[in-house]
Amino acid sequence: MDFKASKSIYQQIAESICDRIISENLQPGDRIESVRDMAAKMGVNQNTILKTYTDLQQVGVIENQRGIGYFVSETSKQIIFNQRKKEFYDDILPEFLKQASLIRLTKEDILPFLNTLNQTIS
Amino acid sequence: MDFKASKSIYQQIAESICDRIISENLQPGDRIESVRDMAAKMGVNQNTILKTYTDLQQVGVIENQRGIGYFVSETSKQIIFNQRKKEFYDDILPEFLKQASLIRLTKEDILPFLNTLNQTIS
Amino acid sequence: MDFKASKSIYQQIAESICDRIISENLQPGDRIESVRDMAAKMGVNQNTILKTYTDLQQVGVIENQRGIGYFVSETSKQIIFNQRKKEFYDDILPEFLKQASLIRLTKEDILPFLNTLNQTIS
Amino acid sequence: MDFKASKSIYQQIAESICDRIISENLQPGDRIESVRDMAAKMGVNQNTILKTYTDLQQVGVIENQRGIGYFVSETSKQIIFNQRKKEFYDDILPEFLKQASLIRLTKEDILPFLNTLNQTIS
DNA sequence: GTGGTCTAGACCACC
DNA sequence: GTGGTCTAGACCACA
Repeated sequence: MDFKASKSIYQQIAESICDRIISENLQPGDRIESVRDMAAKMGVNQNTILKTYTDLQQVGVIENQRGIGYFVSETSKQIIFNQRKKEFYDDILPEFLKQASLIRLTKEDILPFLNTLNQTIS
Repeated sequence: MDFKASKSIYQQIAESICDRIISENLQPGDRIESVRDMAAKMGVNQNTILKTYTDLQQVGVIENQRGIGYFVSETSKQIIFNQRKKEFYDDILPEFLKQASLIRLTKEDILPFLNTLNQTIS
Repeated sequence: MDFKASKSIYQQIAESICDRIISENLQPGDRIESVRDMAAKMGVNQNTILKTYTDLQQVGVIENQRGIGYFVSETSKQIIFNQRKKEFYDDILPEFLKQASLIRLTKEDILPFLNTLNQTIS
Repeated sequence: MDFKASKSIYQQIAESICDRIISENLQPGDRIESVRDMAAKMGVNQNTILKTYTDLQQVGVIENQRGIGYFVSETSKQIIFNQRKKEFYDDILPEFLKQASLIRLTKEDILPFLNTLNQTIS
């Protein structure tokens, strides 16, 4: 994982964790890497990871068991789903349509790209 | 215009100016609002507008005639078009597809939204 | 302000800010000290203050205007009031009664202490 | 027993044991659960219970007979009583009054709650 | 071992 | 000037 400039590191890591949960590579109840381990794995400072984890905890995606570690919450998938859906319909889709329109794209221009969506997810 | 947290103010203003140019509400040769006027209109600091204008000037979208003001350049439309296209295919479209896929949307879910694209633009 | 061991510094500072708001020494719309100034004033690190401020922002007590500073939100008083009330009736009062009961205190033992409550607040 | 975030687990368990002693459900001379049993009963690590017991032993509330177990000391009730009284007048009562004052409660608001104190304790 | 707090200091984008 | 990110490292309480 290499960090592009656009988003802060701790946000990118949070997003990648959410991606793992929503794509079911990480299940509710699973323990996630300890702060130290994740920091080493990602090559960043422990504080950066801690920021990621406390942020995710605050929205209810992960939970902390004192002295043991962070665990994926039971409600995590639903929380992420709702948040992503809202973001998609409120921000991403409108922006997508606006930009497509401004560069004069038609429905037919876009259609081919949508075919990737109907593939079954491994 | 109210400013979202995601993008910086000067960028949002720059984008809105580009939008006006690309949708032909602002023509090459037109003079744009003075720094002072724009700042008042937007309710922001003049330095912020100055940053917007110098950025737009640097990419060749507007030109400065000293003591007179800023003017939309002849090449502005083409410049914006190219930049927007690149941005669309490099960033917006891939992100759009990724997010749509993660929330399990299918081609059929998206299709209805694309109909707005084929309407003639006012 | 000297920091006792029981609560973390950033929480104590957050609490003191909330106290100032709820006792109306700090009004909605007021700008609070900059991160640097508050850090200097309190004799702590800037990061500690930043933690305080972002926490308060997250619950909606203060708001951030980019590049300018943090401001007391319009809803701050109500938010703090609700939170304090909940805390009082859910935690403080029951604990108070439980402990008073365990050390065999009667209504008459407590009564005198309550007289301080009916004084007008300056 | 479920553990709130505010206090550490070993402290909460210690407190619950003291509660049992002070309310005379546990008498001087009684043997308390073994570390192993208590850990199982509470669903926590044995080290946590050990910490609880050694702490209680240090203040003289329980005593250890090597190879046999932990026993409630003769002086336990008095020790707990004194400590609780100090805590009540130094911490709980002042905090109680401060918070009650900040949310604008009057003597009359509090009075009804005090009636529970004069009931004979079972 | 676990998370959490705090410091000191650097560096950044933004207003 | 403002906030915000990140690092390196120390130290702590807790399980």
